[in-house]
Amino acid sequence: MAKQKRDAEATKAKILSSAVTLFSKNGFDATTGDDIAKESGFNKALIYYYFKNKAGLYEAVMSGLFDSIYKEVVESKKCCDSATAELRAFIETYAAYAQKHPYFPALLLRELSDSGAHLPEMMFASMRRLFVLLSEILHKGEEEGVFKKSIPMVLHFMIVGTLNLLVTTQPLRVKAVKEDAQVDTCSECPMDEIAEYIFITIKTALEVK
Amino acid sequence: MAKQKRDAEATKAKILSSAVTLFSKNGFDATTGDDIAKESGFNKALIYYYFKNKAGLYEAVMSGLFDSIYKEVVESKKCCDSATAELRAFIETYAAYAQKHPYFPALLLRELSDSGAHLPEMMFASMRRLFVLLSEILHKGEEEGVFKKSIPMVLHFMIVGTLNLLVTTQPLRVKAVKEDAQVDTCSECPMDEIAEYIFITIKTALEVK
DNA sequence: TAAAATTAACTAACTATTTAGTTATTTTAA
DNA sequence: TTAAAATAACTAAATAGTTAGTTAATTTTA
Repeated sequence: MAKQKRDAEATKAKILSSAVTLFSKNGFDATTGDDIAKESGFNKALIYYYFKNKAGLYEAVMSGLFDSIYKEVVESKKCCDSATAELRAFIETYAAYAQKHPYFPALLLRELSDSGAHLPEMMFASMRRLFVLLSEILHKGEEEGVFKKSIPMVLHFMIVGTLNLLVTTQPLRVKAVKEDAQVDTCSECPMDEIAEYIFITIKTALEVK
Repeated sequence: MAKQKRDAEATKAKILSSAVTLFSKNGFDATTGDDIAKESGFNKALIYYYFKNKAGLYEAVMSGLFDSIYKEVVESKKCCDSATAELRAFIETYAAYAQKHPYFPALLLRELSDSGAHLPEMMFASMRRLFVLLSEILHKGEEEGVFKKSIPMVLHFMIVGTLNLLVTTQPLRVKAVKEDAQVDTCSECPMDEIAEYIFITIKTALEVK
């Protein structure tokens, strides 16, 4: 592929990735079209050329993120047979994704913080799909006779809520520990150990004794 | 106390309560000074007269909320002797507060979604105090020999993260169920039952067998 | 004790700035 | 040479914050 001076796809991708960076750092409102233009190195008008408007660009950003996390979770599920192993994979995959793309939890929390008022249909559907996935795992566990009856929605939020908060508060927790070493904010905990701990906690609670 | 035509304290309180309503419904950016003026029935300039600026008003709003939830949790703890009972009280009280003031989780999530970048010192301290409270309960449980060693930070987020998400997504979960009755989003679950379920889940995981 | 002076509470209207979105124009690759 | 890609410069609307002035309450003074 020859290096082109002009490459519409590359330009569009660059604007998109700049938007991901800025939206996640500052949110929708506090990110201006001029910011995105400057960050991407292209003219602001191209936002409107490639994406209808600012909201359209935002939606494209979110769609991309939701799509990729959903795909990763679906993919990870394939590797396992038992419900217990699937549950572990679900938690591990979400944790790994959240750590790799720390802006995702930030954007998700911001989106949810207005009760999904502006949540486009596509994002809403993506979130639901992820929950359905966990519900299926829990249901399978019940049929296998290894899991108790549970409230899937609560367990879902226990997993993603905890991981989202841990990722977004990482800088805060580091700060807290510096100010007062007494309080252990788990600021050094590796994400995979946290994921394992969450898994064990939920598994223990689910186990039929 | 005679009814006054002018009452600085009452005016300030009215502006503050209007700000709580609007900030929680629409967030910081989407709430304008004119909105607050209209809602409160007072002139916009009074925001600057009583609270330095818009950010100052926002900070006053958040400080009030954090203060009151902390007080309620501290109060609830007094009623119990065992660590297990204190843990239940912690979860129940937070849940009740979140349900009574559903804007609180929304504001908290929004605040955290920029990693506490704008989180004033006071809010930061309040959040930490709440966590210290839970840490103490868990530590007490260990000493009583009823709780295993745990990662308090993760359990803290399991509690508050789950409850915050359940409250903020309530409208979304109702919507999801209307669109597809197959998926059970716990949209009708009473908050006290959810709190109890979270308590049982964590207690089970903590129990020394 | 009642008018005058002073301060606190409050308002209407304005300004300065930001920013989403547009348009007219130029560049460049095919 | 033409259509797509890109830009510079613009407009219109929104809004945070200011200012100059008004009204109500409190204090002072004659």
